[in-house]
Amino acid sequence: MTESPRRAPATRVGATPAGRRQLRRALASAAVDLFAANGYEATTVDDIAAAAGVGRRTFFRYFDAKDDVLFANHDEIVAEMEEEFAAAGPGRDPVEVACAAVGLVLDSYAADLDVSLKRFALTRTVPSLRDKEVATVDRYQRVLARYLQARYEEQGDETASLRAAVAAAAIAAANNHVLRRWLRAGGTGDIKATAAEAFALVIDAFRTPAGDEATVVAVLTTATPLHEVVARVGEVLRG
Amino acid sequence: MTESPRRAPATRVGATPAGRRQLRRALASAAVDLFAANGYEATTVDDIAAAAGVGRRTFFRYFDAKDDVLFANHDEIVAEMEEEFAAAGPGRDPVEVACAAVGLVLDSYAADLDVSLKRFALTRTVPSLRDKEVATVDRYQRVLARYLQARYEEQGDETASLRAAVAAAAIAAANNHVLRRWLRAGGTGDIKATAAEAFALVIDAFRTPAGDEATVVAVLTTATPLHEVVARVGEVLRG
DNA sequence: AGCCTAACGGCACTCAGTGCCGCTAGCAAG
DNA sequence: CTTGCTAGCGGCACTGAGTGCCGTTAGGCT
Repeated sequence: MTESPRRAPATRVGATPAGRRQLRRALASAAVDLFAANGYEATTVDDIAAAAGVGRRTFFRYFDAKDDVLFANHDEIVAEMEEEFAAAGPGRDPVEVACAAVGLVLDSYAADLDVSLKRFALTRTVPSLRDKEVATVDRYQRVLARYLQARYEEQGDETASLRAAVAAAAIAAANNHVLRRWLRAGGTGDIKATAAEAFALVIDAFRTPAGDEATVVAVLTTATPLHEVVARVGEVLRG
Repeated sequence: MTESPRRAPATRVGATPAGRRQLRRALASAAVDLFAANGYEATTVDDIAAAAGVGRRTFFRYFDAKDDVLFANHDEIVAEMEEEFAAAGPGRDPVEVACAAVGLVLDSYAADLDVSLKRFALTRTVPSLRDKEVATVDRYQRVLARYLQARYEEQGDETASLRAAVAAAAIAAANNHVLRRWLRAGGTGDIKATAAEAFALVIDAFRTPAGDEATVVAVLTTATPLHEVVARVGEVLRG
Protein backbone atom coordinates (compact mmCIF):
# COMPACT_ATOMS: atom_id res chain seq x y z
CA MET A 1 0.00 0.00 0.00
CA THR A 2 3.01 2.24 0.31
CA GLU A 3 4.37 1.69 -3.19
CA SER A 4 2.95 3.95 -5.87
CA PRO A 5 -0.06 2.42 -7.57
CA ARG A 6 0.49 4.17 -10.90
CA ARG A 7 2.36 2.83 -13.93
CA ALA A 8 4.61 0.57 -11.93
CA PRO A 9 6.09 -2.04 -14.29
CA ALA A 10 6.17 -0.98 -17.94
CA THR A 11 8.50 -3.89 -18.64
CA ARG A 12 8.04 -7.65 -18.38
CA VAL A 13 8.17 -8.69 -14.77
CA GLY A 14 6.83 -12.21 -14.55
CA ALA A 15 9.77 -13.85 -16.23
CA THR A 16 11.36 -14.72 -12.90
CA PRO A 17 9.47 -16.23 -9.92
CA ALA A 18 10.51 -13.29 -7.76
CA GLY A 19 9.08 -10.92 -10.34
CA ARG A 20 5.85 -12.86 -10.44
CA ARG A 21 5.40 -12.54 -6.70
CA GLN A 22 6.22 -8.86 -6.91
CA LEU A 23 3.54 -8.22 -9.52
CA ARG A 24 1.06 -10.33 -7.59
CA ARG A 25 1.61 -8.17 -4.55
CA ALA A 26 1.38 -5.00 -6.62
CA LEU A 27 -1.93 -6.12 -8.09
CA ALA A 28 -3.29 -7.11 -4.69
CA SER A 29 -2.16 -3.85 -3.16
CA ALA A 30 -3.66 -1.76 -5.93
CA ALA A 31 -6.90 -3.71 -5.69
CA VAL A 32 -7.27 -3.24 -1.95
CA ASP A 33 -6.66 0.48 -2.25
CA LEU A 34 -9.17 0.87 -5.06
CA PHE A 35 -11.78 -1.25 -3.27
CA ALA A 36 -11.37 0.80 -0.11
CA ALA A 37 -11.54 4.07 -2.01
CA ASN A 38 -14.33 3.44 -4.52
CA GLY A 39 -16.06 0.29 -3.32
CA TYR A 40 -15.79 -3.27 -4.53
CA GLU A 41 -18.44 -3.37 -7.23
CA ALA A 42 -17.56 0.08 -8.53
CA THR A 43 -13.99 -1.07 -9.12
CA THR A 44 -13.50 -3.00 -12.35
CA VAL A 45 -10.68 -5.39 -13.12
CA ASP A 46 -9.60 -2.91 -15.76
CA ASP A 47 -9.10 -0.31 -13.01
CA ILE A 48 -6.96 -2.67 -10.96
CA ALA A 49 -4.84 -3.72 -13.89
CA ALA A 50 -4.36 -0.13 -15.01
CA ALA A 51 -3.35 0.92 -11.49
CA ALA A 52 -0.71 -1.80 -11.49
CA GLY A 53 0.40 -0.80 -14.95
CA VAL A 54 -0.57 -4.01 -16.70
CA GLY A 55 -3.31 -5.12 -19.03
CA ARG A 56 -6.60 -6.58 -17.93
CA ARG A 57 -5.69 -9.95 -19.43
CA THR A 58 -2.58 -10.11 -17.29
CA PHE A 59 -4.63 -9.69 -14.12
CA PHE A 60 -6.41 -12.94 -14.85
CA ARG A 61 -3.08 -14.68 -15.34
CA TYR A 62 -2.28 -13.86 -11.71
CA PHE A 63 -5.72 -14.33 -10.16
CA ASP A 64 -8.52 -16.64 -11.19
CA ALA A 65 -11.20 -14.17 -10.21
CA LYS A 66 -11.67 -10.61 -9.10
CA ASP A 67 -12.39 -11.57 -5.51
CA ASP A 68 -9.32 -13.81 -5.28
CA VAL A 69 -7.16 -10.72 -5.22
CA LEU A 70 -8.38 -9.94 -1.72
CA PHE A 71 -7.10 -13.26 -0.37
CA ALA A 72 -3.86 -13.33 -2.29
CA ASN A 73 -1.67 -14.66 0.51
CA HIS A 74 -4.01 -17.49 1.43
CA ASP A 75 -2.04 -20.16 -0.40
CA GLU A 76 1.16 -19.18 1.38
CA ILE A 77 -0.54 -19.46 4.76
CA VAL A 78 -1.83 -22.92 3.99
CA ALA A 79 1.67 -23.94 2.91
CA GLU A 80 3.08 -22.62 6.21
CA MET A 81 0.48 -24.59 8.11
CA GLU A 82 1.48 -27.79 6.36
CA GLU A 83 5.10 -27.12 7.31
CA GLU A 84 4.03 -26.58 10.91
CA PHE A 85 2.32 -29.96 10.88
CA ALA A 86 5.33 -31.67 9.38
CA ALA A 87 7.62 -30.07 11.96
CA ALA A 88 5.42 -30.94 14.93
CA GLY A 89 6.64 -34.00 16.78
CA PRO A 90 4.24 -36.81 17.69
CA GLY A 91 4.40 -36.00 21.39
CA ARG A 92 2.20 -32.90 21.43
CA ASP A 93 -1.55 -32.81 21.69
CA PRO A 94 -2.95 -32.74 18.12
CA VAL A 95 -5.45 -30.04 18.93
CA GLU A 96 -2.69 -27.92 20.39
CA VAL A 97 -0.62 -28.32 17.24
CA ALA A 98 -3.63 -27.39 15.13
CA CYS A 99 -4.20 -24.29 17.23
CA ALA A 100 -0.59 -23.28 16.79
CA ALA A 101 -0.87 -23.78 13.04
CA VAL A 102 -4.02 -21.71 12.74
CA GLY A 103 -2.26 -19.03 14.74
CA LEU A 104 -0.22 -18.42 11.61
CA VAL A 105 -3.33 -16.87 10.14
CA LEU A 106 -3.39 -14.37 12.97
CA ASP A 107 0.28 -13.62 12.35
CA SER A 108 -0.31 -12.92 8.69
CA TYR A 109 -3.21 -10.62 9.53
CA ALA A 110 -1.16 -8.79 12.12
CA ALA A 111 1.77 -8.50 9.73
CA ASP A 112 -0.20 -6.22 7.42
CA LEU A 113 -2.72 -4.46 9.60
CA ASP A 114 -3.64 -1.80 7.05
CA VAL A 115 -4.69 -4.34 4.45
CA SER A 116 -6.37 -6.50 7.07
CA LEU A 117 -8.56 -3.64 8.25
CA LYS A 118 -9.56 -2.67 4.73
CA ARG A 119 -10.36 -6.27 3.87
CA PHE A 120 -12.37 -6.59 7.07
CA ALA A 121 -14.41 -3.54 6.19
CA LEU A 122 -15.07 -5.03 2.76
CA THR A 123 -16.04 -8.49 3.96
CA ARG A 124 -18.45 -6.94 6.41
CA THR A 125 -20.08 -4.82 3.73
CA VAL A 126 -20.11 -6.85 0.54
CA PRO A 127 -22.04 -10.14 0.80
CA SER A 128 -20.16 -11.87 -1.98
CA LEU A 129 -16.86 -11.08 -0.30
CA ARG A 130 -18.14 -12.38 2.99
CA ASP A 131 -19.01 -15.64 1.28
CA LYS A 132 -15.60 -15.74 -0.31
CA GLU A 133 -13.96 -15.32 3.06
CA VAL A 134 -16.06 -18.08 4.53
CA ALA A 135 -14.97 -20.35 1.70
CA THR A 136 -11.37 -19.37 2.35
CA VAL A 137 -11.67 -20.20 6.03
CA ASP A 138 -13.25 -23.50 5.09
CA ARG A 139 -10.15 -24.37 3.10
CA TYR A 140 -7.77 -24.28 5.97
CA GLN A 141 -10.36 -25.77 8.23
CA ARG A 142 -10.13 -28.75 5.89
CA VAL A 143 -6.35 -28.76 6.21
CA LEU A 144 -6.72 -28.82 9.98
CA ALA A 145 -9.25 -31.62 9.77
CA ARG A 146 -6.98 -33.75 7.60
CA TYR A 147 -4.14 -33.40 10.05
CA LEU A 148 -6.29 -34.13 13.06
CA GLN A 149 -7.89 -37.13 11.42
CA ALA A 150 -4.49 -38.63 10.70
CA ARG A 151 -3.40 -38.12 14.28
CA TYR A 152 -6.63 -39.51 15.73
CA GLU A 153 -6.38 -42.56 13.52
CA GLU A 154 -2.87 -43.15 14.81
CA GLN A 155 -4.41 -43.22 18.26
CA GLY A 156 -6.87 -45.85 17.11
CA ASP A 157 -9.87 -43.57 17.45
CA GLU A 158 -12.93 -45.15 15.86
CA THR A 159 -14.59 -41.83 15.21
CA ALA A 160 -11.41 -40.09 14.02
CA SER A 161 -13.03 -38.53 10.98
CA LEU A 162 -15.92 -37.05 12.93
CA ARG A 163 -13.83 -35.86 15.85
CA ALA A 164 -11.35 -34.28 13.47
CA ALA A 165 -14.02 -32.40 11.55
CA VAL A 166 -15.67 -31.13 14.72
CA ALA A 167 -12.42 -30.12 16.39
CA ALA A 168 -11.20 -28.37 13.23
CA ALA A 169 -14.44 -26.43 13.02
CA ALA A 170 -14.17 -25.44 16.67
CA ILE A 171 -10.58 -24.27 16.24
CA ALA A 172 -11.41 -22.27 13.14
CA ALA A 173 -14.40 -20.71 14.88
CA ALA A 174 -12.33 -19.72 17.89
CA ASN A 175 -9.69 -18.28 15.62
CA ASN A 176 -12.20 -16.28 13.63
CA HIS A 177 -13.91 -15.03 16.73
CA VAL A 178 -10.68 -13.67 18.13
CA LEU A 179 -9.67 -12.28 14.76
CA ARG A 180 -12.94 -10.43 14.18
CA ARG A 181 -12.97 -9.02 17.67
CA TRP A 182 -9.43 -7.77 17.20
CA LEU A 183 -10.18 -6.24 13.81
CA ARG A 184 -13.33 -4.58 15.10
CA ALA A 185 -11.16 -2.92 17.75
CA GLY A 186 -8.93 -1.61 14.98
CA GLY A 187 -6.13 -4.08 15.58
CA THR A 188 -5.32 -2.96 19.11
CA GLY A 189 -4.47 -5.35 21.91
CA ASP A 190 -2.61 -8.63 22.06
CA ILE A 191 -4.24 -11.06 19.66
CA LYS A 192 -1.96 -13.93 20.42
CA ALA A 193 -2.85 -13.73 24.11
CA THR A 194 -6.60 -13.64 23.60
CA ALA A 195 -6.22 -16.35 20.99
CA ALA A 196 -4.42 -18.52 23.53
CA GLU A 197 -7.34 -18.07 25.94
CA ALA A 198 -9.85 -18.98 23.24
CA PHE A 199 -7.83 -22.00 22.15
CA ALA A 200 -7.62 -23.16 25.76
CA LEU A 201 -11.38 -23.49 25.76
CA VAL A 202 -11.27 -25.64 22.64
CA ILE A 203 -8.31 -27.71 23.81
CA ASP A 204 -10.06 -28.46 27.07
CA ALA A 205 -13.18 -29.52 25.25
CA PHE A 206 -11.38 -31.84 22.84
CA ARG A 207 -8.47 -33.10 24.86
CA THR A 208 -7.63 -36.70 24.06
CA PRO A 209 -5.76 -39.28 26.10
CA ALA A 210 -2.23 -39.51 24.70
CA GLY A 211 0.52 -41.94 25.61
CA ASP A 212 1.53 -42.59 29.19
CA GLU A 213 0.46 -39.32 30.80
CA ALA A 214 -3.22 -40.11 30.44
CA THR A 215 -5.91 -37.48 30.80
CA VAL A 216 -9.47 -38.15 31.82
CA VAL A 217 -12.54 -36.00 31.33
CA ALA A 218 -15.20 -36.85 33.89
CA VAL A 219 -18.79 -35.68 33.56
CA LEU A 220 -20.54 -35.75 36.92
CA THR A 221 -23.72 -34.46 38.50
CA THR A 222 -24.62 -33.63 42.06
CA ALA A 223 -26.65 -36.83 42.13
CA THR A 224 -23.42 -38.83 42.16
CA PRO A 225 -22.14 -39.45 45.72
CA LEU A 226 -18.54 -38.41 46.22
CA HIS A 227 -17.24 -41.88 47.07
CA GLU A 228 -18.53 -43.15 43.78
CA VAL A 229 -16.82 -40.26 42.03
CA VAL A 230 -13.53 -41.30 43.53
CA ALA A 231 -14.09 -44.90 42.54
CA ARG A 232 -14.97 -44.00 38.98
CA VAL A 233 -12.10 -41.61 38.51
CA GLY A 234 -9.63 -44.04 39.97
CA GLU A 235 -10.97 -46.76 37.70
CA VAL A 236 -10.48 -44.68 34.59
CA LEU A 237 -7.07 -43.39 35.62
CA ARG A 238 -5.79 -46.92 36.20
CA GLY A 239 -7.62 -48.64 33.30
CA MET B 1 -38.63 -33.41 -10.58
CA THR B 2 -41.57 -35.48 -11.66
CA GLU B 3 -43.56 -32.67 -13.30
CA SER B 4 -42.81 -32.11 -16.98
CA PRO B 5 -40.02 -29.61 -17.48
CA ARG B 6 -41.33 -28.36 -20.84
CA ARG B 7 -43.58 -25.38 -21.40
CA ALA B 8 -45.19 -25.62 -18.03
CA PRO B 9 -46.94 -22.28 -17.27
CA ALA B 10 -47.89 -20.35 -20.38
CA THR B 11 -50.07 -18.12 -18.22
CA ARG B 12 -49.22 -15.79 -15.37
CA VAL B 13 -48.52 -17.79 -12.25
CA GLY B 14 -46.88 -15.49 -9.76
CA ALA B 15 -49.97 -13.43 -9.05
CA THR B 16 -50.75 -15.50 -5.95
CA PRO B 17 -48.21 -16.49 -3.25
CA ALA B 18 -49.01 -20.15 -3.84
CA GLY B 19 -48.34 -19.68 -7.52
CA ARG B 20 -45.04 -17.99 -6.76
CA ARG B 21 -43.88 -20.91 -4.68
CA GLN B 22 -44.99 -23.30 -7.39
CA LEU B 23 -42.93 -21.53 -10.04
CA ARG B 24 -39.96 -21.31 -7.69
CA ARG B 25 -40.07 -25.04 -7.24
CA ALA B 26 -40.51 -25.62 -10.96
CA LEU B 27 -37.45 -23.48 -11.69
CA ALA B 28 -35.39 -25.20 -9.03
CA SER B 29 -36.46 -28.60 -10.23
CA ALA B 30 -35.70 -27.82 -13.86
CA ALA B 31 -32.33 -26.39 -12.88
CA VAL B 32 -31.27 -29.44 -10.88
CA ASP B 33 -32.22 -31.75 -13.72
CA LEU B 34 -30.35 -29.70 -16.30
CA PHE B 35 -27.28 -29.35 -14.08
CA ALA B 36 -27.23 -33.09 -13.48
CA ALA B 37 -27.71 -33.86 -17.16
CA ASN B 38 -25.42 -31.32 -18.84
CA GLY B 39 -23.25 -29.95 -16.08
CA TYR B 40 -23.45 -26.70 -14.18
CA GLU B 41 -21.38 -24.38 -16.34
CA ALA B 42 -22.78 -25.80 -19.56
CA THR B 43 -26.29 -24.94 -18.41
CA THR B 44 -27.24 -21.31 -18.97
CA VAL B 45 -29.94 -19.43 -17.15
CA ASP B 46 -31.73 -19.23 -20.47
CA ASP B 47 -31.88 -23.02 -20.54
CA ILE B 48 -33.36 -23.19 -17.05
CA ALA B 49 -35.95 -20.52 -17.75
CA ALA B 50 -36.90 -22.12 -21.05
CA ALA B 51 -37.29 -25.53 -19.38
CA ALA B 52 -39.64 -23.95 -16.84
CA GLY B 53 -41.50 -22.16 -19.64
CA VAL B 54 -40.66 -18.64 -18.54
CA GLY B 55 -38.34 -15.91 -19.73
CA ARG B 56 -34.79 -15.44 -18.60
CA ARG B 57 -35.70 -12.19 -16.88
CA THR B 58 -38.30 -13.96 -14.80
CA PHE B 59 -35.72 -16.38 -13.45
CA PHE B 60 -33.87 -13.50 -11.86
CA ARG B 61 -37.09 -12.31 -10.25
CA TYR B 62 -37.22 -15.60 -8.35
CA PHE B 63 -33.53 -16.11 -7.66
CA ASP B 64 -30.80 -13.56 -7.15
CA ALA B 65 -28.19 -15.67 -8.85
CA LYS B 66 -27.78 -18.82 -10.87
CA ASP B 67 -26.30 -20.77 -7.99
CA ASP B 68 -29.07 -19.73 -5.59
CA VAL B 69 -31.42 -22.04 -7.43
CA LEU B 70 -29.60 -25.05 -5.99
CA PHE B 71 -30.29 -23.96 -2.41
CA ALA B 72 -33.84 -22.78 -2.96
CA ASN B 73 -35.27 -24.16 0.26
CA HIS B 74 -32.58 -22.76 2.49
CA ASP B 75 -34.63 -19.82 3.70
CA GLU B 76 -37.48 -22.06 4.76
CA ILE B 77 -35.12 -24.22 6.79
CA VAL B 78 -33.71 -21.23 8.59
CA ALA B 79 -37.24 -20.06 9.37
CA GLU B 80 -38.08 -23.51 10.79
CA MET B 81 -34.99 -23.37 12.93
CA GLU B 82 -36.02 -20.04 14.39
CA GLU B 83 -39.43 -21.52 15.23
CA GLU B 84 -37.71 -24.44 16.93
CA PHE B 85 -35.76 -22.02 19.07
CA ALA B 86 -38.84 -20.04 19.97
CA ALA B 87 -40.71 -23.21 20.91
CA ALA B 88 -37.90 -24.64 23.03
CA GLY B 89 -38.43 -24.08 26.74
CA PRO B 90 -35.68 -22.65 28.91
CA GLY B 91 -35.18 -25.95 30.70
CA ARG B 92 -33.30 -27.84 28.00
CA ASP B 93 -29.59 -27.76 27.35
CA PRO B 94 -28.94 -25.04 24.74
CA VAL B 95 -26.57 -27.22 22.76
CA GLU B 96 -29.16 -29.97 22.68
CA VAL B 97 -31.77 -27.55 21.36
CA ALA B 98 -29.34 -26.33 18.72
CA CYS B 99 -28.62 -29.90 17.66
CA ALA B 100 -32.32 -30.57 17.34
CA ALA B 101 -32.75 -27.45 15.25
CA VAL B 102 -29.94 -28.31 12.90
CA GLY B 103 -31.48 -31.74 12.55
CA LEU B 104 -34.15 -30.01 10.47
CA VAL B 105 -31.54 -29.67 7.77
CA LEU B 106 -31.15 -33.43 7.72
CA ASP B 107 -34.90 -33.80 7.49
CA SER B 108 -35.13 -31.51 4.50
CA TYR B 109 -32.33 -33.39 2.75
CA ALA B 110 -33.98 -36.71 3.46
CA ALA B 111 -37.33 -35.41 2.29
CA ASP B 112 -36.07 -35.02 -1.28
CA LEU B 113 -33.33 -37.60 -1.66
CA ASP B 114 -33.17 -37.39 -5.45
CA VAL B 115 -32.43 -33.67 -5.45
CA SER B 116 -30.08 -34.01 -2.50
CA LEU B 117 -27.96 -36.61 -4.28
CA LYS B 118 -27.76 -34.54 -7.46
CA ARG B 119 -26.84 -31.44 -5.50
CA PHE B 120 -24.23 -33.40 -3.59
CA ALA B 121 -22.66 -34.60 -6.83
CA LEU B 122 -22.57 -31.01 -8.05
CA THR B 123 -21.11 -29.50 -4.90
CA ARG B 124 -18.39 -32.13 -4.94
CA THR B 125 -17.51 -31.41 -8.55
CA VAL B 126 -17.95 -27.69 -9.11
CA PRO B 127 -15.73 -25.51 -6.89
CA SER B 128 -17.97 -22.47 -7.02
CA LEU B 129 -20.93 -24.55 -5.87
CA ARG B 130 -18.90 -26.01 -3.05
CA ASP B 131 -18.12 -22.47 -1.92
CA LYS B 132 -21.76 -21.56 -2.19
CA GLU B 133 -22.73 -24.50 -0.02
CA VAL B 134 -20.13 -23.54 2.56
CA ALA B 135 -21.56 -20.03 2.63
CA THR B 136 -25.04 -21.51 3.04
CA VAL B 137 -23.94 -23.63 5.96
CA ASP B 138 -22.28 -20.61 7.49
CA ARG B 139 -25.62 -18.84 7.46
CA TYR B 140 -27.38 -21.24 9.72
CA GLN B 141 -24.27 -21.67 11.75
CA ARG B 142 -24.70 -17.98 12.49
CA VAL B 143 -28.31 -18.56 13.48
CA LEU B 144 -27.20 -21.28 15.87
CA ALA B 145 -24.52 -19.04 17.31
CA ARG B 146 -26.98 -16.21 17.93
CA TYR B 147 -29.32 -18.52 19.83
CA LEU B 148 -26.54 -20.08 21.87
CA GLN B 149 -25.05 -16.72 22.71
CA ALA B 150 -28.38 -15.47 24.04
CA ARG B 151 -28.76 -18.58 26.19
CA TYR B 152 -25.22 -18.43 27.49
CA GLU B 153 -25.62 -14.78 28.36
CA GLU B 154 -28.76 -15.65 30.34
CA GLN B 155 -26.56 -18.01 32.30
CA GLY B 156 -24.14 -15.20 33.02
CA ASP B 157 -21.36 -16.69 30.96
CA GLU B 158 -18.54 -14.18 30.51
CA THR B 159 -17.34 -15.79 27.30
CA ALA B 160 -20.82 -16.34 25.88
CA SER B 161 -19.98 -14.99 22.46
CA LEU B 162 -16.90 -17.16 22.03
CA ARG B 163 -18.47 -20.30 23.44
CA ALA B 164 -21.51 -19.82 21.23
CA ALA B 165 -19.45 -19.40 18.08
CA VAL B 166 -17.32 -22.44 18.85
CA ALA B 167 -20.26 -24.64 19.81
CA ALA B 168 -22.22 -23.59 16.74
CA ALA B 169 -19.28 -24.43 14.51
CA ALA B 170 -18.91 -27.81 16.17
CA ILE B 171 -22.58 -28.60 15.75
CA ALA B 172 -22.57 -27.55 12.10
CA ALA B 173 -19.45 -29.61 11.47
CA ALA B 174 -20.96 -32.69 13.09
CA ASN B 175 -24.12 -32.21 11.08
CA ASN B 176 -22.24 -31.83 7.81
CA HIS B 177 -20.07 -34.81 8.55
CA VAL B 178 -23.06 -37.04 9.07
CA LEU B 179 -24.83 -35.56 6.09
CA ARG B 180 -21.93 -36.06 3.68
CA ARG B 181 -21.33 -39.59 4.88
CA TRP B 182 -24.97 -40.39 4.34
CA LEU B 183 -25.05 -38.84 0.89
CA ARG B 184 -21.86 -40.59 -0.13
CA ALA B 185 -23.58 -43.83 0.76
CA GLY B 186 -26.43 -42.89 -1.55
CA GLY B 187 -28.83 -41.94 1.21
CA THR B 188 -29.03 -45.37 2.81
CA GLY B 189 -29.09 -45.93 6.56
CA ASP B 190 -30.61 -44.05 9.45
CA ILE B 191 -29.25 -40.50 9.38
CA LYS B 192 -31.08 -39.37 12.46
CA ALA B 193 -29.51 -42.14 14.51
CA THR B 194 -25.95 -41.50 13.37
CA ALA B 195 -26.59 -37.80 13.78
CA ALA B 196 -27.67 -38.39 17.36
CA GLU B 197 -24.39 -40.20 18.01
CA ALA B 198 -22.39 -37.39 16.47
CA PHE B 199 -24.32 -34.75 18.39
CA ALA B 200 -23.70 -36.65 21.61
CA LEU B 201 -19.99 -36.10 21.12
CA VAL B 202 -20.54 -32.37 20.74
CA ILE B 203 -23.03 -32.12 23.59
CA ASP B 204 -20.63 -33.86 25.94
CA ALA B 205 -17.85 -31.51 24.91
CA PHE B 206 -19.89 -28.37 25.44
CA ARG B 207 -22.23 -29.27 28.25
CA THR B 208 -22.92 -26.32 30.53
CA PRO B 209 -24.14 -26.17 34.11
CA ALA B 210 -27.85 -25.32 34.07
CA GLY B 211 -30.13 -24.45 36.97
CA ASP B 212 -30.23 -26.50 40.18
CA GLU B 213 -29.01 -29.82 38.83
CA ALA B 214 -25.50 -28.54 38.27
CA THR B 215 -23.02 -30.39 36.10
CA VAL B 216 -19.27 -30.12 36.40
CA VAL B 217 -16.65 -31.03 33.84
CA ALA B 218 -13.35 -31.79 35.52
CA VAL B 219 -10.12 -32.11 33.57
CA LEU B 220 -7.57 -34.10 35.49
CA THR B 221 -4.21 -35.75 34.91
CA THR B 222 -2.51 -38.63 36.63
CA ALA B 223 -0.22 -36.12 38.27
CA THR B 224 -3.09 -34.99 40.51
CA PRO B 225 -3.34 -37.03 43.73
CA LEU B 226 -6.77 -38.53 44.30
CA HIS B 227 -7.43 -36.73 47.60
CA GLU B 228 -6.93 -33.40 45.83
CA VAL B 229 -9.31 -34.53 43.09
CA VAL B 230 -11.98 -35.18 45.70
CA ALA B 231 -11.39 -31.80 47.32
CA ARG B 232 -11.55 -29.95 44.02
CA VAL B 233 -14.67 -31.72 42.80
CA GLY B 234 -16.43 -31.20 46.09
CA GLU B 235 -15.52 -27.54 46.00
CA VAL B 236 -17.00 -27.03 42.56
CA LEU B 237 -20.13 -29.05 43.27
CA ARG B 238 -20.88 -26.99 46.38
CA GLY B 239 -19.69 -23.61 45.09
C1' DA C 1 24.58 -11.57 -31.99
C1' DG C 2 20.74 -14.46 -32.76
C1' DC C 3 17.33 -17.83 -31.43
C1' DC C 4 13.45 -19.26 -28.59
C1' DT C 5 10.54 -19.44 -24.94
C1' DA C 6 6.93 -17.37 -22.58
C1' DA C 7 4.97 -13.20 -20.61
C1' DC C 8 2.12 -9.70 -22.14
C1' DG C 9 -1.61 -7.01 -24.42
C1' DG C 10 -5.43 -6.79 -27.15
C1' DC C 11 -9.40 -8.52 -29.43
C1' DA C 12 -13.55 -10.90 -29.53
C1' DC C 13 -16.82 -13.77 -27.47
C1' DT C 14 -20.04 -15.94 -23.86
C1' DC C 15 -22.80 -15.41 -20.15
C1' DA C 16 -24.33 -13.64 -15.47
C1' DG C 17 -26.76 -9.98 -13.70
C1' DT C 18 -29.48 -5.40 -14.01
C1' DG C 19 -32.29 -1.36 -15.45
C1' DC C 20 -35.93 -0.08 -18.29
C1' DC C 21 -40.12 -0.34 -20.68
C1' DG C 22 -44.00 -1.92 -23.06
C1' DC C 23 -47.45 -5.61 -22.78
C1' DT C 24 -51.17 -7.97 -20.86
C1' DA C 25 -53.52 -11.16 -17.62
C1' DG C 26 -56.36 -10.75 -13.96
C1' DC C 27 -58.89 -8.28 -10.57
C1' DA C 28 -62.10 -4.53 -9.04
C1' DA C 29 -65.48 -1.15 -9.65
C1' DG C 30 -69.15 0.88 -12.36
C1' DC D 1 -70.01 -6.26 -20.29
C1' DT D 2 -66.83 -2.51 -20.05
C1' DT D 3 -63.28 0.30 -18.14
C1' DG D 4 -59.31 1.11 -15.43
C1' DC D 5 -55.62 -0.25 -12.54
C1' DT D 6 -52.07 -3.18 -10.83
C1' DA D 7 -48.40 -6.20 -11.10
C1' DG D 8 -46.19 -10.15 -13.16
C1' DC D 9 -43.85 -11.01 -17.28
C1' DG D 10 -40.85 -10.85 -21.55
C1' DG D 11 -37.67 -8.55 -24.22
C1' DC D 12 -34.06 -5.40 -25.13
C1' DA D 13 -29.88 -3.36 -24.22
C1' DC D 14 -26.01 -2.64 -21.38
C1' DT D 15 -22.05 -3.54 -18.04
C1' DG D 16 -18.60 -6.36 -16.44
C1' DA D 17 -16.42 -10.94 -15.27
C1' DG D 18 -14.00 -14.54 -17.24
C1' DT D 19 -11.84 -17.10 -21.40
C1' DG D 20 -9.69 -18.50 -25.87
C1' DC D 21 -6.72 -16.99 -29.31
C1' DC D 22 -2.96 -14.81 -31.42
C1' DG D 23 0.53 -11.48 -32.68
C1' DT D 24 4.24 -9.11 -30.40
C1' DT D 25 8.34 -8.68 -27.95
C1' DA D 26 11.23 -8.76 -23.78
C1' DG D 27 14.74 -11.28 -21.91
C1' DG D 28 17.39 -15.47 -20.98
C1' DC D 29 20.49 -18.83 -23.18
C1' DT D 30 23.89 -20.54 -26.41
